[in-house]
Amino acid sequence: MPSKRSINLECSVAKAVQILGDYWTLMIIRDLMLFGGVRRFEPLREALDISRNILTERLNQLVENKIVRKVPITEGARRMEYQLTRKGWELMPIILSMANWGIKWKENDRSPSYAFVDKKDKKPVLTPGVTGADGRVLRPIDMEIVPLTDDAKVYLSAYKSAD
Amino acid sequence: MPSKRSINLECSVAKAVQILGDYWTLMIIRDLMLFGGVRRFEPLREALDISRNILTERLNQLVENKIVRKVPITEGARRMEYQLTRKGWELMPIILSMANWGIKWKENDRSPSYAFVDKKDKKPVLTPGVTGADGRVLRPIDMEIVPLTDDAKVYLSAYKSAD
DNA sequence: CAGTATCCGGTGCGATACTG
DNA sequence: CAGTATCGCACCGGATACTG
Repeated sequence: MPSKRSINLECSVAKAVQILGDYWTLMIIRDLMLFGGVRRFEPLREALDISRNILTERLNQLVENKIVRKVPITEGARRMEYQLTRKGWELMPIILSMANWGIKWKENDRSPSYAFVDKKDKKPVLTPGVTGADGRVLRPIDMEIVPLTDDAKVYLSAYKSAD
Repeated sequence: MPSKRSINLECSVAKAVQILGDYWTLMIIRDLMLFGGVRRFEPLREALDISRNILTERLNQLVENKIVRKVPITEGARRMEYQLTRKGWELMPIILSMANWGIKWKENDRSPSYAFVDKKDKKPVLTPGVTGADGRVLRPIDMEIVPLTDDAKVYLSAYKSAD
C-alpha cells in the first residue's frame, strides 16, 4: 500500500482505486455479480482458488466498505451469505467496461472466453459510451477536470437512495 | 500475484483485472489521461509520490501491454514521454465509471474533490449507462454470462482499428 | 461448512546511491 | 532530468492446523 498522505486521495478516482485496485477484491466482486450468484464462503474459495485467510480479509474489507452485506441465508439461520449492496451493484458499469475492454483487446488467445449478454436477445451488452448531459458522445478531449461543486454533487446523486 | 493456473484467467474481466488490478497502474493511467497530460517521468513521480523503481516497472508493463507508448518529445529528441495508445484511451469508460462511483458513494469527506465535466457546458460527464443492442437500459438481472461466440467477437470489435 | 490462528517464504515497495 | 542498481524490511499471501 502506498502512503495515505498522498494528495491524490482527494481524487474520486483514487477513492475507488483504493478499494478496487486489488486483484482479489475485483475477482470476488465479479463472482458475486455473475453466475447467478456465488455467495457463500466455500464456493467462492473454490471458484477463485484463493486461500482462506485472504478471502476472509477481502470479504471483511468489502463489508466495511458497504459494498457487500453479510446475512443469514434464511431468517435466523446460522449459515451466512455475502450479498452485494446497492453500492456494490453500482460497480457493474466498471466491471462491464473491463470485460468488454478485455474482450476487445485480447490478442493471440484461443482460450474460451465469456461475455455479458442481454438475456432477451442474447446480444452482447454494450460498452458504456461516455456522454455529456446533452447526450453528446464525448471524446477525452471534450472533457476536463474541475473541482467538484455542490451543484455537480446534487446532479450526480440525484438518483441516490438508501443502501 | 495469484497463481496463473486459475481457470478465471479465461474470463475477460480477469484479463483486464490482471493489468488494472493494481493501485499504481491505475493511478498512472489516470494521470496520463487527466490534467492536460502529465507525460514525463519526473512529473509523474512527483505527482504520485511513487518511488523510481516502481514507476519504471509499471511504465514498462504498460508499454509491454500496448497501453502506453514511449516516444521522443520531439522528432529525434533524446527526452522521452509516455503517451496513451488508442487501447489506453479506451480505458476511459472504466476510469470515468470509477470517478463517478467514487463521488457518489464517498461519505464523511470534506476534502475537495474533482470531477470530469463536459468542456462545453461544464456539466458532469455521465456515468455510462449499461444498455443492450436495442438501446434498453439493462439491470444486472437482465444480463447473463455466456461463452463468447465468434459472432459476438465480430460485433464487439466492429469499430476496432489499428493501434 | 465457515471461518480463525499461526507460521513462514517470497516479494513489493520505499530509500538511497549512482549514471549519462 | 530520466532512469538503473542495490539494499532491506514489512507484509502479502499460500499452506496447514484447529474450532464450532
